Amino acid sequence: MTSEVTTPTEPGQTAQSKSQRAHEWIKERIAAGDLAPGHRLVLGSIAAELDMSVVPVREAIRQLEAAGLVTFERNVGAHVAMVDDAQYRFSMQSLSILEGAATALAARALTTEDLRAARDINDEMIKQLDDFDPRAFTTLNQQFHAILFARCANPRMLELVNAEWARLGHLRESTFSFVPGRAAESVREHEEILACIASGEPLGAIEQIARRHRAATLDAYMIHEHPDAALNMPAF
Amino acid sequence: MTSEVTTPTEPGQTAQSKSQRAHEWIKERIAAGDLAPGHRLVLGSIAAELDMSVVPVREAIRQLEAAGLVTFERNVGAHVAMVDDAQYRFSMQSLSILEGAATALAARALTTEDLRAARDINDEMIKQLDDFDPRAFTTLNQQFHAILFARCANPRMLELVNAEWARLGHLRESTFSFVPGRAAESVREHEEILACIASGEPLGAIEQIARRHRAATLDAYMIHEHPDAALNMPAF
DNA sequence: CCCGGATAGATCGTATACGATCTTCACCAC
DNA sequence: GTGGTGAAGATCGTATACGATCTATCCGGG
Repeated sequence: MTSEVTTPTEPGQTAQSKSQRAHEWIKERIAAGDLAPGHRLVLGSIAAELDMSVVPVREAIRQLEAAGLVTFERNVGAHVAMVDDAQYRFSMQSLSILEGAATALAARALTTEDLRAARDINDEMIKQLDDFDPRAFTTLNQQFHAILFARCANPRMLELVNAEWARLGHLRESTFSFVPGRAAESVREHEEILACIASGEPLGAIEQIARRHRAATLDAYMIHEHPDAALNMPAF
Repeated sequence: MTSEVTTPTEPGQTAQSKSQRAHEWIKERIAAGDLAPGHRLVLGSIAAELDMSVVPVREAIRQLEAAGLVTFERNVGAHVAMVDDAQYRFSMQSLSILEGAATALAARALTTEDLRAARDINDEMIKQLDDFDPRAFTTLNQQFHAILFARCANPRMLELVNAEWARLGHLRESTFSFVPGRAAESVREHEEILACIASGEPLGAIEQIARRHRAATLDAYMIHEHPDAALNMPAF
């Protein structure tokens, strides 16, 4: 009792459990691309690496399984979720719908400062077009859309969007890095979206433009990867 | 080896782990309403009830937490997730968007038989309007929409819809049971949706009608529960 | 009467242990 | 060479044990 301070490091930040630490560690590793899709996750190894027993690691993996980031088979083990082209397509289409709606639901709440910040980021993206680095470009792209979403009137929609992006993991950048020319198109569409929001277009129109922006990225990717395959997705 | 058959009960159905059993048990109990929102989930008690130790129960609860059905606080315990009015509103709006899109993405693949089956269910709902039982009505409503979704070209969208409904748990029926007159309106809108699909309207039109169908339910609920509060949700 | 502090009980968090299951690979019959 | 068989090793699944933390209750001081 004497002079116990327990060094709370940060007031209001209770020490997180080991299972939480494992959860975040694995999640970050997947997002960073250190753990490629299909990579096997051995409980014991992860436990050893994080200096804990397997029980918290199991919990973490169960959570990640529920979120769709890893697959888990009884008596076989866990693997980083594979995202094949079909799943990628479906996730991206879902995202186009969710992001379109989220953008519309945020449009009326965006301030002049928000719009300028978004425009600044887009300008930076334009500058980088010549010396193209997929990773840096993708980061800016995330920031751009993050600003547009931030004031979304529906926080649950944001959660859904973020969860879906987490599922796609390190594939974030593939859409830009694999499809030449798409980046230039993308920043043009960004300008269009900003103009639409600034001029107070109807929410339905904003939703459509934002949706098509993401859908176009998906189309470009699909056409680039599978020039022969028909896009079995209804024009939407 | 002799004559070991291991009685595989069902070929292709491997014995499920205890954690899976716990997961399903809790999930069903929540969906059935046996475990009300806010109800405390004591690991030891559940473990005793299911005749297992706490470890699998913890895993199950972590999964349910990731799915949003349960909240979990370190050193405090788990509770069935509370869905306050704000969250309910946000989830329902998200659902209106997801379901609208899912309906449109399924429209072109629906067969004549599908449409007739949906119509039959809706007719049954109309019959039940006089002798209204929220639970039975809700079941039929689920079946109706399940048929419309079943052929959705995007399975991921269906997963998102189902996950969101699971989050709302036993509140499924509140939308009908609490808002007098909404049921009658709802079945009329069902007929509209069917007509739209049958006559080959553009997907965008189908999406809008399906979205408004769900959004109208939400509005009715909000107006009924909070006649004074402004609906802070953009008309969409 | 109200309030701060101590104590007991309940519950959570994780390590360890051990049986169950799967995977691998060497080996042998054909 | 091919395919089946068996054993060894790796890994998973869960029970048990015990320390850590929270909650509720009781008590003495103000």
